[in-house]
Amino acid sequence: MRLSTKGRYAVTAMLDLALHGGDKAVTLAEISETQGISLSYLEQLFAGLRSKMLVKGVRGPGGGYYLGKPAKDIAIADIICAVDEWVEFTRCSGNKDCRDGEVCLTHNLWDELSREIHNFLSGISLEDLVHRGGMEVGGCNKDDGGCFTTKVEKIEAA
Amino acid sequence: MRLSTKGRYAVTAMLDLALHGGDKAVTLAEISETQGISLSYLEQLFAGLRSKMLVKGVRGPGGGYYLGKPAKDIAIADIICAVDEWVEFTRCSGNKDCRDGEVCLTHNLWDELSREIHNFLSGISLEDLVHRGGMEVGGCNKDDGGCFTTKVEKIEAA
DNA sequence: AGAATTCCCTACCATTTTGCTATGTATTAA
DNA sequence: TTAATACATAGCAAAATGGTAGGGAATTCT
Repeated sequence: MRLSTKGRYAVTAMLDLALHGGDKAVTLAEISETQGISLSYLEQLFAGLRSKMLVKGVRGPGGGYYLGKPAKDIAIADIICAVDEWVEFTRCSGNKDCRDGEVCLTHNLWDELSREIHNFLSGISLEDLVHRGGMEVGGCNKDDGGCFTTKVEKIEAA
Repeated sequence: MRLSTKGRYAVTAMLDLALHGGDKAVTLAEISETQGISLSYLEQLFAGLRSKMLVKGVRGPGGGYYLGKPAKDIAIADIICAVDEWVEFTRCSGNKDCRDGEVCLTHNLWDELSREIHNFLSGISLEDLVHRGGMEVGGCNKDDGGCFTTKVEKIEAA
C-alpha cells in the first residue's frame, strides 16, 4: 500500500499556493524550482487540479496559478482525488466474481477502511495545514515495528 | 492510492483458516480452489505469513496450515504487514531532500494518515471479522463522488 | 522402501503503473 | 512582436504488480 508522489506533490504545491499566493499568482516555474519537481510533471498535476476547480490558471506574463477557492474550503482529500485515481481498494468488479460470503466480509472491511481514510483526509483543509503545521502531531509513536511508519528508519537525526 | 491484491488475498485466506480450520489443517490447494488464486502465488503469500508466525504449516499428507495463534490475537494489520511492504508513504529518505518546512508539513500529514490506517486495522482482529461480518458496516455512505469508494458503481444489485 | 501429498523455496516473466521528459500550441502582458 | 506563461499530448525507462514454473524437503500411507 502506497501513496503516489502525485498526491504528495499536489498537496505541497497547493500548500505553496496557499502560503505564497494571496494576491499574486504563483508560477509553476517557481514551484518547480523550489520543490525540485519537473515543470512538465507539475503541469500534468495542475491539469487535474484545474479540472476540479481547485486552482485557477492565468496565462501570459505575470500569470500563474491561484487557489480556486478559499483554503478552508479545500480538503486534502479533494487534492488527492484530483490528481490520483485513488480507486481500486477492491477489484471485485461488480461481476460477482466475489464468490462466497467470505470474500464479501473483506469487502466490507476495505469499504470501511477507505471510508476511514476519506474521513480523515476530508477533515483537514488546506488552511488547517497552513495554520496548525499538520495538526497536533503527537509523540510520533513508532512502536509498530516500522510496518506502518514511513520506511525511513534513519530519521532520528531530524 | 491502492491496496495490493496480496493484502486482500492474505486476509481472505486467513479468514478461511479461521472459519474452516479449527481442528484440521487447511491446505493451500483448497484455498487455491475455492478462491481462484494460483497455488504458487498463495505459497508466496504464506511464506510471509509464516515468517511472522501468523500461520503454522504442517507438511506431508494430511498437512496444511493452521492459524499461528488464536484468531482474536491476529490483527488485520498484522496480516497486511506480513505480505505487503506497505511502506513508502513518503519518499523523503531521511536525506533531508526535504527542503523547506513546507514539505515537512505534508510529512506530518502522511505520518498521521498512516497512523490512522494502522490504528484502524490494528483494532480489528480476525475473530472480529468472523463474528461480526466485518464490523457494523453502516449505511455505506457513497456520497463522496466515488473517489474514495471502491470503484464499483454497479454493485447496487448486490 | 517407496510413493503420494503436502509445505517450502527460488528464479523468472508479462503487464501495468509510475514518474518523468519532450515538444508543441494558445494566450496575454509589455 | 516578443517573451512569458498556461495548456496539451505523446512517448518512455524503471519499478511494482501479479503472477508462472519447477524443483526440492518433510511427512504419512501403503
